[in-house]
Amino acid sequence: MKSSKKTISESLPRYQEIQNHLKSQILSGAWAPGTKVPSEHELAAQFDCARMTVSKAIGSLVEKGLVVRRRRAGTVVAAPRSQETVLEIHDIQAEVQASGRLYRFDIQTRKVGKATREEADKLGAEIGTPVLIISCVHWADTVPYALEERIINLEAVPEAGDEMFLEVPPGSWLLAKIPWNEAEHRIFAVSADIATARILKIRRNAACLCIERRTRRDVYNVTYVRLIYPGDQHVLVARFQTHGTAGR
Amino acid sequence: MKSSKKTISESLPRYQEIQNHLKSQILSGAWAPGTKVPSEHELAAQFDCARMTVSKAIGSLVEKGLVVRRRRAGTVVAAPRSQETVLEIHDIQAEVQASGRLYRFDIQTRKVGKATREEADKLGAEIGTPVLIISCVHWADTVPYALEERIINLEAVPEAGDEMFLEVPPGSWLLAKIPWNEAEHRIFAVSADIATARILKIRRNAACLCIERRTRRDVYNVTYVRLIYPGDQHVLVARFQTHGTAGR
DNA sequence: GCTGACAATATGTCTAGGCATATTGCGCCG
DNA sequence: CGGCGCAATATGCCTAGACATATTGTCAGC
Repeated sequence: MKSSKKTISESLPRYQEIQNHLKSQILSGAWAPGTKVPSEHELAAQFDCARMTVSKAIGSLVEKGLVVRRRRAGTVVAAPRSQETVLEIHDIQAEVQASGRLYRFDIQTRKVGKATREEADKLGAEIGTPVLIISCVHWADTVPYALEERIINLEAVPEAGDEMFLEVPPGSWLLAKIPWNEAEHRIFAVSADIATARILKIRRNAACLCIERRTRRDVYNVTYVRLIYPGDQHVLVARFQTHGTAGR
Repeated sequence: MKSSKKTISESLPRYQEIQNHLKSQILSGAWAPGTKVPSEHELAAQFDCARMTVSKAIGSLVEKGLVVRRRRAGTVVAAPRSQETVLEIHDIQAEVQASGRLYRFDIQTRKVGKATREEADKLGAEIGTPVLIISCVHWADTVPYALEERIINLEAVPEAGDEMFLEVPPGSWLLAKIPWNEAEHRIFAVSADIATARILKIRRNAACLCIERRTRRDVYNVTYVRLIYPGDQHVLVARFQTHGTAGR
């Protein structure tokens, strides 16, 4: 049997064949959540391969959250996750340039200081933490694209204190500089207040999309940013697949 | 050496130990993107285990998008993905009830017909496709929570045509009934028009968060829904982790 | 100096076992 | 009849090899 491997068809590793088989059963709904998946031994016999190969196939499904494995209890089809969506939020500069427009940004204010109560709260740090507070406007051609208000934790990124952000906007600078591993977004609609409306050149009370993001690196909160996109122009697009593409 | 396994410490499988080691190097920035990871053989020697074990550890990192493997070229640290965020959009009923309020919903209009140009467009189907069009209001206690406008493709879900949605709101009904595998969201801010304002009991032009979602099942677009959440009350929360938690 | 052939290398996949461990179900005993 | 303990089971983790395949570097020949 060792040499009969190649005869099956072409390419497509064995473990993926098994994986696809299982996946299709689950995706098609034939195996409802809670259904017991055949044991590794059974599958190994069925697909005529070593148990390890089956195990690898299932292990991957576990990582994708499709099934749950418990010793002795066996493998069961997982309950579908509460709707999780993959949202891509790109770098603003890239976003603007991708749409073929000229990107530019203005630093409006830049201040080094110690975090007030409110700022500490937003950032998720202690009051008095040294911070850099920046407000800046992003432009697409001659149209204001977004208003950014940012708090940078200088304990986490001391070198930001010396950076004037003349060339690179703070967001891109940080992204390139600081590896981070966790971010939390809050997305909601706000009405533009007078100051915002003036800066973004929109009507007062116009609906704006507001994205607040707090970025963590290990235990530190690195930065808090609040992006206000004018009007109903800006659209966040999110795609979602329950279980990834069949082919992977 | 086979029996010395247990002496290391306690629990924590070998492959995960290796994985964590690699992960921490990458997350800490010690290994910048593009850095070559030691070969499987080296790691196997270093951690004193079989190459397969190392392979499993790395394989998992590949699935997480942390590294890229190429034959002969070896394994290299991957470039960080463009910011991808996991957004959880829950079932409205569950969402309201989770906040401890009483959930209720009203069907405002319900109409079976053939898709007009505009409706077909929204749904992503052909003009003339049989559809069920529903508009409904979701309540939290006595406050309007969201306005839902939905188009259901009756070709994909014929049984929806007979459903009156007296007990279960269309969203939950569909979610339970139809397994789906792809969804696309568009999230933006809108100003409430007069009709919307009246229904949601808010000021005209008040900022609202609008979520449009198109749900696919295989080749069919199952449903299109547009949810309008009043004011700046509703907040979408998205969390994100670049590389998963260290422990898992 | 360029190119093609070949060897070295690193991963990709797989095998056929092994022991470890959590869980479950069942049978025995009080 | 109820609770406890044990054996069977299924996964979890691992090994030490094997062959396959892609890629790269090198070297010889033109």
